[in-house]
Amino acid sequence: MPQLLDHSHCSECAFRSLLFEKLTIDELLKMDKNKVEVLYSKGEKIISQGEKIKNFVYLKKGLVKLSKKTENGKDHIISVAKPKTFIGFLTVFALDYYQYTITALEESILCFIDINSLKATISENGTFALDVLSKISNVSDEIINRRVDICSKNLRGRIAYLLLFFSKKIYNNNAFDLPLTRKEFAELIDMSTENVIRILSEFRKDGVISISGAKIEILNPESLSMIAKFG
Amino acid sequence: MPQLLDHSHCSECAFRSLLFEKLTIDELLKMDKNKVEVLYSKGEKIISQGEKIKNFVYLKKGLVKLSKKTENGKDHIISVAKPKTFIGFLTVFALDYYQYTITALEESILCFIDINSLKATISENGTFALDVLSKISNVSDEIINRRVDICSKNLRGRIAYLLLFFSKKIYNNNAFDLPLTRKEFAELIDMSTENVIRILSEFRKDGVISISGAKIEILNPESLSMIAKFG
DNA sequence: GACCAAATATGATATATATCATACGGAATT
DNA sequence: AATTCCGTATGATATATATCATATTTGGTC
Repeated sequence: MPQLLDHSHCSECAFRSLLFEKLTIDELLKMDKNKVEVLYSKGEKIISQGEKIKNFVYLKKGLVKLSKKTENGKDHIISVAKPKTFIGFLTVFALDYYQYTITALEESILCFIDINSLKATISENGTFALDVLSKISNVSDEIINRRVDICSKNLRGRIAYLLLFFSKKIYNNNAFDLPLTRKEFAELIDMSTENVIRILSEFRKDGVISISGAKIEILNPESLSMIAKFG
Repeated sequence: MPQLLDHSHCSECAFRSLLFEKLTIDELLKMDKNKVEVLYSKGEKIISQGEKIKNFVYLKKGLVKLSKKTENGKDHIISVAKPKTFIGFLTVFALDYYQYTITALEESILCFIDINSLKATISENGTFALDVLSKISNVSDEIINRRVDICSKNLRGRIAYLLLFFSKKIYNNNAFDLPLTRKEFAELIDMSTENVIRILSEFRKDGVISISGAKIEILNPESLSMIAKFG
């Protein structure tokens, strides 16, 4: 079950600089009153597709996935996000209902900020507004670019690309625990689960990576980069 | 060659309500001083990938495509946009250089607004800032959703989906001139040119559409919708 | 520890898609 | 009018990918 955490103060938040550095102390205090912080354990659903948007959601700690059901009923993972990547920006300023489901991939702390109070602050503080604009642009651009990249590659290229994504963008390490099952991995890059498993095995046999369960280590990043680029 | 048009006034612009309805007359006058309007004919390049961002670009009339080169050197079309869809929003608030190339698919009129003066207006007018935020969210969301949709379909489904997109979202008509060559069509949905041609022919033989050159008419929208949904 | 369900793994086969080859028509150029 | 180039078109073939079948392992639960 999600756990409501003790009330902490925005002005003392270690993550303040990520989003709220342009706010005054008064504005931060107002923000304080309209937010709650919640702890989710691995696998718990944070937000459901179709739910009414009441909050701007901010990932403070952990890792989440953003997914949606396609027209033909299949699950599709749009993106994986760690703190600082502001996945909560998507949709909330445009629509009234969430288009995506957000699920915790690791133990995560989420900060729920009342959307109306955030909007009020945006309209009162121009510098903050520009800051939010630039961040929302960034998030969207990255997601779009990643999707275009993935679509233009063959299966081996997609797997290599995604392994490098986790290594470089999420964990900053050649060794990491893959936070997704092979099935989820497949849903993220539009391929069959069997082929994800098969190609990971190939990479292992070729000595490019080592695998034991969820533990993955990239042994030959250069080779993996080449595969990601040219298939 | 692109043609500079006579200077028109934002306050009298028929498109004012699309983006600038929240601005005061004074703000509109200021905007006037920092914009130019340019006419491009079909096929002309409007903005090149890598160019320094100086303006916010606004499509007043016509149709454009947004494309980029992928890592392995292939061209890829991200999106096609008509007036009101604000393609210029992408990137400009996040980065200093355009990530995409914008090209006119039909004769088009573009409005170039100095990006710094637009930013100044955003930071001074909170209601306008929220309006811009909501619109930029919308553009990004639609592009992301369309890409996810396309990726999850087989080739027949993709072609059907894209034909319906042009019919419903761009031309509001079952009959239209396809503004893309078959090759560009392929670049938009990640498939080979030959298969685009082949599948269009199949649809024609099945009586779902009629084709003569660029002229396309959707004869059986229901059937095409089914193909788009289930392949 | 026994049991079950789910995840991982691998091979065989069917299917979807890309590639190669070739041809035809139209538009621009000479 | 002949030539070239490009877009469209279609068939034959090769390749990539999905699907189906079947083990094996893993993690959770009683």
